[in-house]
Amino acid sequence: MTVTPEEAARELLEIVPLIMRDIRSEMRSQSSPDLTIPQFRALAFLNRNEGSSLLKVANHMGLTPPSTCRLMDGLIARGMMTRQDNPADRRCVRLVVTARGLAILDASTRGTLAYLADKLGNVGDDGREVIVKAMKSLRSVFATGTRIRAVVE
Amino acid sequence: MTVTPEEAARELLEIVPLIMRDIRSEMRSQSSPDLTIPQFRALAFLNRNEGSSLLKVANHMGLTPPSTCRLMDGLIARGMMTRQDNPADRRCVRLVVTARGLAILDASTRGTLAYLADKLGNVGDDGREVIVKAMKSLRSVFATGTRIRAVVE
DNA sequence: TATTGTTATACTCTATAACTATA
DNA sequence: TATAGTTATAGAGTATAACAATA
Repeated sequence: MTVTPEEAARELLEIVPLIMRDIRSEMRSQSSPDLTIPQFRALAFLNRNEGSSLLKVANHMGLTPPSTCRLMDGLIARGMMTRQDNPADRRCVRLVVTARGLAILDASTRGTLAYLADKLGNVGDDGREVIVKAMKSLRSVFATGTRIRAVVE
Repeated sequence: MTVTPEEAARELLEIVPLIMRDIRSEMRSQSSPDLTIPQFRALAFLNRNEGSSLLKVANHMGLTPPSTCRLMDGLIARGMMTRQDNPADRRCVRLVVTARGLAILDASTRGTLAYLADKLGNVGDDGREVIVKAMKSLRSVFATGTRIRAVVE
């Protein structure tokens, strides 16, 4: 079976928003109403990269600095993150996840993964194998984040 | 290779938002700045289902009726859609895509698909085959839309 | 009374433009 | 002057609650 890029694109454009909607709706309701997807992604990144600057986060997420700043505002207002001084370069902030933020991130991760895993239990082992392979291909194509302002990280 | 539902879930939760961000950013910038993703999806649905009621659209999109109403407001304000009376049941509206809406939908579809197809040209035929297979599996799991208010369609 | 849709209100996400502080 | 971050402003997406019109 030969698949043209156009066919694959069509599938992607139809299915990916569906999955996204489902994940969002799960995160919003029920088990883990604490985080939106951007908040979740920011927390996860900062948990892996403690003390990153605002631009690093913006960079990683493909957002503009003001958008990222607002996102941080929200997380900080709800006690999941702090801004700390960076003595080495006082223009930069060090963004650090709080214990509370980590706990919420953990709970949300667990809840969402359990939800998805439950659904993926229905596609069979073959289906999951294909899905994982596809995600690896897609990562190679979509992982190169948009670079805003700073090209170097 | 055996893949647990948890592993597949983890991949999905990492990659799908990446793709989504990319699609969104493409739609916002460059070639097709005319539609957001929800607007695009609503137009596409109504193009396939002319004269659907608000609840049918809400249903399909997994949105609440007020959210959908707002979405329609935006499309109507920009001349891409009209609300028409439904003589059969005057509580219902008939949502109809205008010629202008159709033209914009077409252009946006073409632009976004071309963008995605270009990216998917880099994964090779095997990669695309796996991707299409994965999307078919995922559709079967995520296609069952959330039913809000109306369970029957 | 039940159904369809809308308005009121309130968040979050996101952007561009203009600004401040530091280098 | 260049870089990091913020504030100002604006529009879209989304929800819940309350309401109007029709069945």
